[in-house]
Amino acid sequence: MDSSTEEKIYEAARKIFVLKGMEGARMQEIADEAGMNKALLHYYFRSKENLFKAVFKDIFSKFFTRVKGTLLSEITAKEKLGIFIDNYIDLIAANPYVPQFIINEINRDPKVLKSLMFESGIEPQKILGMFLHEVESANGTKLDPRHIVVSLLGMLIFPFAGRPLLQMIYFNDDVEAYNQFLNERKTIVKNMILKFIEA
Amino acid sequence: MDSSTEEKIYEAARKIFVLKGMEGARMQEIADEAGMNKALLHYYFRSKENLFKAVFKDIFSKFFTRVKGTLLSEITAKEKLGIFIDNYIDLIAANPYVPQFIINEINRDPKVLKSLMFESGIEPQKILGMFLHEVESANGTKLDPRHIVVSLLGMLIFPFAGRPLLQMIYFNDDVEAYNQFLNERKTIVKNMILKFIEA
DNA sequence: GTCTATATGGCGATAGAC
DNA sequence: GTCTATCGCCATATAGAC
Repeated sequence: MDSSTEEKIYEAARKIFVLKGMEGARMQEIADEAGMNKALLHYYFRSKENLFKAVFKDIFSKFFTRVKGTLLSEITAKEKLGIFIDNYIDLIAANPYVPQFIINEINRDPKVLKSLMFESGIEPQKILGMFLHEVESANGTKLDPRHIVVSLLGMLIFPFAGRPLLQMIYFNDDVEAYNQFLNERKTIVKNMILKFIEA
Repeated sequence: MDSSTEEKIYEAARKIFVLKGMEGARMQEIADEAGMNKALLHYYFRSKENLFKAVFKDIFSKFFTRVKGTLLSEITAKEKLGIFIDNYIDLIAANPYVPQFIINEINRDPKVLKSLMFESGIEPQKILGMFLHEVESANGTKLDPRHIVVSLLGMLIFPFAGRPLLQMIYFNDDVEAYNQFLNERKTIVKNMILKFIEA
């Protein structure tokens, strides 16, 4: 609470932008959330676009680095996959709207992606490198590990992104029941991935 | 092309709304797409909100009914699961932005969900009914089939929703390679689900 | 640095001629 | 039914007092 004005703006902007996206967010709403006048937002950040980019870049690189870091070191070691799943599902649970926010913005304005990757110190080529070693599947055929990663992320993110619909039709809008469902997924997803890789 | 003015508006609105969402879409842009003046949009549909709801209700019920119909009759028969996956991945491929569009709107305004479910003739209770029969998992413990459905949808939708990012970091922005990757997923997802249910 | 007041532009919506 | 012109509002952005 004794943080600087700029930090207050940043935190408020992060909250509003993640909830409503670039289009849906209002500068007035961010100013209210930060407890100040909206003129100040323009004093510290020149424009809405600027403020948004500052926030987005930060969120993107934080989440992305976490995925990259864990996967880079652990994806080949099957026994460590479970640790990643536990960590990442907790990370999403603590920031439930972030993955969808990122997905929306990379679709809304894909041009920012390349610069963002670069500025974040993330090098696509190095990440691609971890897929040079292919995974042996059950019947002996080669298995593209990218399918594993995409399946994994899809299984983790979708229950959060589709929550309003899923919670309503499958859980009669019982919030607690859905939370328990989310917690169960750690084990479920773990088993699904491992069973597919191992057997 | 010889369709009525109202149909032209509807088709243009569908295209723009799906691409940009309710907030991002502009009435002017829809009018341009339909090849007419924006005053006509208000003549046929009273407001942007009206036009959007007409489009959204239609898209939602179409996609949802397709999921419901197929799952209701086929999820218990494991050997038919593959048919569903093939059909649904083709459906998404033909409408790649629709799932994310639906997810965005149910999160933006969850209130419309209940009325939409009702007006579409979809009854949540009946859908819940198909989960009364639980699935036996490998080690003999009971397995909540809702996890299967959520995993399945997540694995199918995520590669489309996250395409800009995934295509860039994993495929060096090679569009054709990514299309092939999407096609491979039919088999991959099929195997993942079946292996998890059967074994 | 922080505020109030205002400029500026864009968008949804409407009026009214044809 | 379809168009042009315009209203009224709201959001971003700025000017200027303190």
